[in-house]
Parts: sequence; C-alpha cells; structure tokens
Amino acid sequence: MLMGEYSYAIDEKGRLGFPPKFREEMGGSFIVTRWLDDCLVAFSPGEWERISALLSEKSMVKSRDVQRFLYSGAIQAVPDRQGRILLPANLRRHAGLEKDVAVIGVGNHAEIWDARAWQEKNECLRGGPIAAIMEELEF
Amino acid sequence: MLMGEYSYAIDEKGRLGFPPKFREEMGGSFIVTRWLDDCLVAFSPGEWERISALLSEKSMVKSRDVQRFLYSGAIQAVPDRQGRILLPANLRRHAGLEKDVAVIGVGNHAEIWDARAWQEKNECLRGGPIAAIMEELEF
DNA sequence: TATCAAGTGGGAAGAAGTGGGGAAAAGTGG
DNA sequence: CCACTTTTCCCCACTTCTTCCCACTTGATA
Repeated sequence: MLMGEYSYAIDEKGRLGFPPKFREEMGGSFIVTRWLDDCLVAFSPGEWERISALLSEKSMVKSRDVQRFLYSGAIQAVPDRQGRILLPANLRRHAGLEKDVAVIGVGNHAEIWDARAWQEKNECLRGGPIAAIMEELEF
Repeated sequence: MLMGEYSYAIDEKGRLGFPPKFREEMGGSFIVTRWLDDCLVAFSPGEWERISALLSEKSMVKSRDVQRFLYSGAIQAVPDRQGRILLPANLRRHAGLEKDVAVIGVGNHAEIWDARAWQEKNECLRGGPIAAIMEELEF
C-alpha cells in the first residue's frame, strides 16, 4: 500500500529521487505517465497492466483521447543505484516541475507533484470539499 | 473499544506519546493519517483495511481527492520502546500540532488534536449542536 | 517509603538525499 | 564510412537527516 508524502529536488540533470519504500513495493521498475490535475502518476507494472486492460475494454473511438493522453506520456522508469529516475522534458512540463517536488502515495499508485502545486492542492482539500465528497460517497 | 482522553507533549524531534491502553488494543503498529476537522486519526490495521476497501470500491476518478487526502497523509506508526510514535511535519502541520496534544478514543479509532483546538471543540459541542445532530440521525 | 510504570530528553549508528566525474553511446558533419 | 562532438547514463563519495536505543525524572500505588 503506497502512502505518505516525500519531498525531493530535481537536479540539473533532470533526475528525481524516489522514496525507497515505494521502489521496494513497486519492484525494479515502474511506469510513469501524465495524470489528472496536472500531476504525474507512477504505476507498478502489475497495476499498469490492470489500467491498460480496463482501457481496452472501452470503446476504442470514445476513449481515443484518453489513450493518447496516457500512452504517449508513458515511460518505463528504471531507478539508478541511488534510487533516482530520469524524467523527460515533456513530462516535467506537463506537471510544471522545476525544482522542488512532492511524491505522494495514493494506495495503488504514486503521484508526482510540483511542490507548490501540491501545497495549494492541500490547502484546497483541507478547506472543506473533503467532507462533502466523503458524504457524497456515503462514507 | 477506544475511549478516554489523554494529554501528551510533542518533543523537538516530533515524537508523540501514545496511551498504553490504545497501543495494547491496536496491536504492535497502526495507521495514522489526516482527518476531518483538522485533526489526525489512528486506525488499527484491521480498521484501516476496512476503510481502504471501501475506498477502492469507489470510482478512481471521483474519489481521487479523498484518496489523496487519506493516503498521502498516512504513515504506519510503530511505537518505539517508550511507546512514542514519530509524526512527520506534514501531519503536524495539518492538525496544527506544536507542543500540547490531546489523544482521544472514539470507539473504533483514536484521534489526535492540538490541545487548544480540542478544548475549543469541546466548548462548541457543549454548546448545543449535539442534540440537533442526534435528532437528525433519528436517535 | 519503596517500587514500578510511564513520560521526557539526548546521543550514536545507519540510511537516505544530493552533487560531481567519467565512460559509453548516439548523433552529426566531413 | 570514419572521426569528432555532444549528450546520456551509470557509478562513487560526501553530507545531512532520520531512527533507534539508553538513561533519567516524575508520578502513582502498594
């Protein structure tokens, strides 16, 4: 179960640290791609298979933009011996990543946020919508 | 059944004492995460499993903010030999914890409040809304 | 009053984050 | 087709921070 929040800095070579606990849980490599709300997502190979299968069940025509979105941004990330992954420029641009980054666990996947964007997201969530959404979900 | 109210002080390293009775009831470790009304929550592993399962039944897209809220704040708290748990900075910030803290039992879970916030909450509860909420719940 | 449990503080070992250098591969021009 | 330049990628070393463990103090109880 991926959870927790970790802070990292992208260095001049575009390398991003990745939490040891996450690497351990995900295995030797994982898939990183674009995600909703201007962040990036990391799936273990198994979860990626599952997502992929769910997508292929849908109408190829109706889901074409979703497939373009997810597949075109996807890379297979292989951490180096220090546990860092290399993020291509297009992915960094999508999430507005420059230097300070937050990596968060979200159960079955991890998300990569620009530190400031994540902070603002947090402020919004604290504010109140969480209780409303949970009620709506009948929690 | 978790119940009662306990006072502790967070030390400079972010460590927080946890009531022996609660530890005993929860087992060797438990999950702590953000919760509604600017406090933290502690679930036993079993209860966490239940919450987690409820969440994964929902739509991944619709529940994404709730999942971010709960999972990104979650840590597996393993008390040290003195029965203290280590609270990361982001959790302390969420609940406004600085020094004096109240740990309270709430049936199936425990909550961690800033002492002053808990005091104010208490005043509010005394005030009156309790009866109204109980009526609404058809108690 | 003595003993035990529990709360609090500090130090040391280990892991993890960050930066830099070197080798290999790929792309480009002659 | 060969050689040179540039970029990518891998590995090593250092510093910082986390985490675990031990000791002390305080309060309760017999």
